[in-house]
Amino acid sequence: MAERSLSKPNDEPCYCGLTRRASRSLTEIYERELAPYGITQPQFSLLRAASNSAPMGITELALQLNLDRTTLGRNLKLLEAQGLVVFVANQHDQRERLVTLTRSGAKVSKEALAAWQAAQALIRRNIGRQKLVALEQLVAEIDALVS
Amino acid sequence: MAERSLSKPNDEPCYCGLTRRASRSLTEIYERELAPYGITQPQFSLLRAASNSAPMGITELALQLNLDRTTLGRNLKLLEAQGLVVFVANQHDQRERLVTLTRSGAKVSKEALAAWQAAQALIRRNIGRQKLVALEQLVAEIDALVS
DNA sequence: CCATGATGCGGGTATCTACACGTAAATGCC
DNA sequence: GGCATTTACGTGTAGATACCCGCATCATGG
Repeated sequence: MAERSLSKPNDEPCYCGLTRRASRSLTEIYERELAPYGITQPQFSLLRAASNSAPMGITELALQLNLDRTTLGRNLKLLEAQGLVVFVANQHDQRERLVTLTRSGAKVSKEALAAWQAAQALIRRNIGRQKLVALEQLVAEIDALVS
Repeated sequence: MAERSLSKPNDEPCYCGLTRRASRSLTEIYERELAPYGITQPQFSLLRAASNSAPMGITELALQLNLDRTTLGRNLKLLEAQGLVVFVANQHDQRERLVTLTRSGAKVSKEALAAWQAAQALIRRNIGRQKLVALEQLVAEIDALVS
């Protein structure tokens, strides 16, 4: 009964390594499409998140994206340098800076949407909706483990 | 029939964003366990890969891990600085440097294995084997799209 | 009103990742 | 054998990510 563990000690796949690997592959696919718009996949995700809700503080947005606050801050700074987002002061709290899309940011986000949809369609076509729904649920369960 | 797309234009989840998010969460979980051994999850993956096969060149190992060659080179350099791996010249090809675990590298890899297994068990316990097998297959299909 | 703690944020540092470019060695073709 | 091509690798640059530490502002108890 110990034979199995003796002959194949560590062939169990690392779930973390698998997922990191998948994220690298998917990022490559998505960024091939997004390249013409001069933004990366994480940047597109940020623009999308910012455009789909009322202006939010960095900490709040980071919580929603399950991203480190300082990471998000630095990523947003790059978008600010490109003129795609601006930080608006919160009148009721001097500490908070509300992330807001500029007109240019909204434009890029809107245009790049087609590229993103192309990548989404490619994945759906090759993987299938059913597995992708399962992926969505799986990620939710994984996220729940760290919250 | 256009109503659905009008009322919910873009609520489709980004498969790339989902996967990147999952990789962040999982990395956090694994690195909590690995921290006492002074290595990160990617570093542990590298040690594991290097110890599970004959010495390999950087390009070959990068191909196997689906990692950019230069990325792998830099990651290995950090392990070299920690004395966990060394580069051995290939007698038949002066260009190639064969990645080899040091005694210390093998020791750390072996000791950290328990930490990794704890993380693996945590995930298995909370997610379930069936979904993890599905994940494994899904990642293989995604990888196939970029090869 | 003021001291204390909580909150929002930035900077320093470090690792992971990839692309563009350049160099040296091996290979192959004539 | 000699030269073009391919192969293996490094460096420069840049973005994504997270931890630690410090600062300014807000909220609260006395």
